[in-house]
Amino acid sequence: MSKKIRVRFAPSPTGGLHLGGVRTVLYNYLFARHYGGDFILRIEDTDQSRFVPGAEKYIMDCLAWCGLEPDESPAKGGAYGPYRQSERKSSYKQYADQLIKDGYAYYAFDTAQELEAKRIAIPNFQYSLITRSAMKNSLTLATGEVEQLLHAQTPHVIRIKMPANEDITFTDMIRGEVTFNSSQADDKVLLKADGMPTYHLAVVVDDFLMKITHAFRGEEWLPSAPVHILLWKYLFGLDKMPQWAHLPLILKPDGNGKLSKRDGDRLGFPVFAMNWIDPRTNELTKGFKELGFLPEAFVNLLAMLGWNDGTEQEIFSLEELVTKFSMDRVHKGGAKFDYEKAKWYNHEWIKRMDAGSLKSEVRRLLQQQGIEVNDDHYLEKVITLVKDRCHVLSDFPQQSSFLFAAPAQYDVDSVKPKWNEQKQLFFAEAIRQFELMQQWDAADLEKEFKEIAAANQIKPGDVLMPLRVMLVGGKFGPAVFDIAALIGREATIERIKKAIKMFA
RNA sequence: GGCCCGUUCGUCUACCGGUUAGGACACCAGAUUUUCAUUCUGGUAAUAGGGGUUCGAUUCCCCUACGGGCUACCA
Repeated sequence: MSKKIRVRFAPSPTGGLHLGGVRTVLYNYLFARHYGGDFILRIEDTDQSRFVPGAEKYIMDCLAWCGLEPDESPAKGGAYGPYRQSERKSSYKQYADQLIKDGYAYYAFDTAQELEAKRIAIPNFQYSLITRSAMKNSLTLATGEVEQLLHAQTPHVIRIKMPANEDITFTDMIRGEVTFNSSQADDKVLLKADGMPTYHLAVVVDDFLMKITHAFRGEEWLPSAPVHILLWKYLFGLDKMPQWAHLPLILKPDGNGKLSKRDGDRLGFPVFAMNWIDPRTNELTKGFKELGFLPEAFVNLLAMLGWNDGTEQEIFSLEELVTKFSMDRVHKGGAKFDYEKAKWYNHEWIKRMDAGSLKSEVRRLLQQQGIEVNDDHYLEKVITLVKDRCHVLSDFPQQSSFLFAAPAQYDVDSVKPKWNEQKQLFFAEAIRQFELMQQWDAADLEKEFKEIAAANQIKPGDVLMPLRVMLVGGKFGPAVFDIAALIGREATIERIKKAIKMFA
């Protein structure tokens, strides 16, 4: 008779989706799928001032890229909509009013200036059970005066009235029992002067109305958990409260602290899932996708940053993660992000992918470099030949451009000093023999090449490097004869002829 | 400052009272590849400190240190 599991991810559309955010979604998703539950996406956009146009769509795009499609979302809808907090505005006030009626909350009329003055006058000022008696609120003002202020539509907020010296305990799925004392917490604003709820009220009300059973969020939310617990207790009953899981943070690779988007620029790696251009500043923050990461690898590496299955396996597909995910193996401590290891995951995934599934993305990247690919079959052969050498997808153009067109530049310096007439004659002979060859494959080519070398009393090693530079343009790339075999007899001979002139 | 959370190689981590403390990334060395990369083999490298509990603590408890988070009419 256990009720269906419903897990929600509730981002605020204020910018790009960073690593920590994606990992939170991922664990939400894995947990929901593991138990056959629903994964819900709710947008928390109650703060108009921080709302960034386009951010919601961006979040959806990132989830789609990662393969983490929600069952219910603003775009898709669902039985518990709307899925945007700004569209649920009307439902929050009644709960705030209910709290006031029951004596768990109160009106506060203090202006921003008055609060600011307090903060300056009193160090570490908190609006709490010890200071609220000196403030302008419905606890200190006469009933008539409060009514008058409300009637005059004086700007006001509704604050929770934290009880004195009450231990608030709850069981976190990751951390076990966590206890706070209510006296330590301040009287958080629940309903803002503009009528919008704060996160604290909204998250509780929405989770209740959407029948959420499990809630995952970052560890930075742990200190505000007691407020949420109290709201659940006052409003809906603790028995209906979702189970909480506070995920450890993803830290900067150097030094300490939470990983931020600045760190990416500073240390040269992406921190967002996909490129994000802030419409207000036009500032671009690079994404894993655009830097050549496979979504499979991205999901894999994020999953392992704070979880493992207890074996030594490190490469997991999303399906595998779903079946093997378990809450009790999620770590408590934060993890520093290591870009080198991230690239290793991607390399592993590229090696594992077959050429066919890499095709469209590689074609796109080649296109960006001005290389049009028409022959699908040829492209697959190219990918098969070079994929083991690519750590990110964007390595492909560099590793394979010479397989589509003659090199634009030649590393002449590494050949010319040792170039002589004997070598020139050798290549002239090689061209003649190549033209006569019956078969054109790597093995035959190598055999033929070595025979010509022997006949000309030249060491194969002395002409192998020149041949490579002739075909590739530089000292890199896969085995030379594989390259010659792939680009074909005509192109091979043509490139040799062209290069001979250059080396002379 | 207060409150909360955390602490195993440089990094990600395994061990859930008894192990020569294992793996991966990175690094170093060797082999393969007549290029570069890949690949393979090997190596360096860790339980923050102090008290308990216990026959025995990386593991359980306490204290200290260190790190992190929160302390908005932001989420």
